[in-house]
Amino acid sequence: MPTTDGKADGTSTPSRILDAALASFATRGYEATSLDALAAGLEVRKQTILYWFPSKEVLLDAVIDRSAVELSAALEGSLATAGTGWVRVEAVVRSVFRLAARQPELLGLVREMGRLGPPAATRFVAALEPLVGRASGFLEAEMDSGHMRRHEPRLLLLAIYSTVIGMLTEVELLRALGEEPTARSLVRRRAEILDLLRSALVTVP
Amino acid sequence: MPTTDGKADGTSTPSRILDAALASFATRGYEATSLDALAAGLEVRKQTILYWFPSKEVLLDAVIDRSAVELSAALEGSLATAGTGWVRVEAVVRSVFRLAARQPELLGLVREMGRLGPPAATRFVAALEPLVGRASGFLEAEMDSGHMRRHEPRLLLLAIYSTVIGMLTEVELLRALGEEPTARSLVRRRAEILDLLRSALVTVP
DNA sequence: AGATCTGTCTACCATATGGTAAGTGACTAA
DNA sequence: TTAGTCACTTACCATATGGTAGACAGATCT
Repeated sequence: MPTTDGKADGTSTPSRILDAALASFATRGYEATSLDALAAGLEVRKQTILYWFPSKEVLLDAVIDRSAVELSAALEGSLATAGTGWVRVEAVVRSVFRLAARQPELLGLVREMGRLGPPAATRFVAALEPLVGRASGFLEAEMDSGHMRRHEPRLLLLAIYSTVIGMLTEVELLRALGEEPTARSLVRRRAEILDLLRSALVTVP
Repeated sequence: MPTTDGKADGTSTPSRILDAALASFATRGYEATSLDALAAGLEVRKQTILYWFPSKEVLLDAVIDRSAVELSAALEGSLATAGTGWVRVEAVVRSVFRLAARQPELLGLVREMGRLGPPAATRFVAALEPLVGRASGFLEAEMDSGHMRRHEPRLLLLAIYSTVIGMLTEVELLRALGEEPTARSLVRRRAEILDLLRSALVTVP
């Protein structure tokens, strides 16, 4: 596989391929995405895709790697926020929602990862492991210091993760519940989830 | 499509096909499931499947319908439990976990539904609409009577749903967090989620 | 016994898919 | 000038997929 991205300004061919692949993997799913369809959308021949990414699986790996980096960057930033326990949790949740507004495909991919067994999911989770470790450690410390109710840190993390991802990606269900996927609705969902999490986590002295 | 199920004792061919299809749709996903593979697993020719279900899409619809009925039955039962607000919430959550232990594929299908856009997802949600309505109404009544913290009922429902489904179906993530999908782990996750929900929902007078 | 119906099978088929092989034109280095 | 590389293309190919057409054995009905 070629290693340089040419212009590297985000509009290079491999970069555009990654964008399109991410979008399609996140919505249609990996198996349901065909290289032909991808190529057609990019107005490029399928062989161009196979030139940059020698197989569909390699393409998936590339999408995963790039997405994991972006995701990590966005979350590590807000996880480093100063302040007491709850403020930091809130900051992280807010940044995930910001991400969902700007790059919904990224969250969609996260969702999709659960379905793709190893090795794809393993790769993804492994790339995010440091983040998970830090988050878990943070929660534990906050519980030790009495700022938060005591829970199993990693299960708590999973619960928070599931809730946030669900609120952001369950489009069908949302629609059935009368919530159109608008920006206004996103704000309401964020308020709701923060409210829920605060009641569940913060200790009232 | 033929309408009778032959022996109707659960081992009739169409019934076995539905079982296998449900299992595969729930784990591999709909698109990634081929009729050939399905047939091979059943030790039957593909044409037998197409005899009972004239197309793959019809098969999916049949799986959805049957699953929706089973799901509704299981949940309606526990939703009808007597008792104060929290006891009923707990009863429903417990019954979902019981379902997850006995028929994990059913929960997997629920998960998969989110990915399949309309018309499949629509059909599924529509079939479960009465259940959602009842649950939503129940939550609202409990909040009105002051047994529960006030929240947007439908968003609360979505949050609970997401958390429970996530805790039950995020196998990859669980494994990465060091939680093997054993029966013991299931019990721990149930305890954790009930604890979280109680803190979030129940008003402390 | 003969006709009909049921459930399953064998024999195909058109299309789509991921992937290989071999070009082609533009630009670059010697 | 020319040899070579780069980015991308056209031309194929083997396989898998959902689906059609029709045969065949056994049961049921008349």
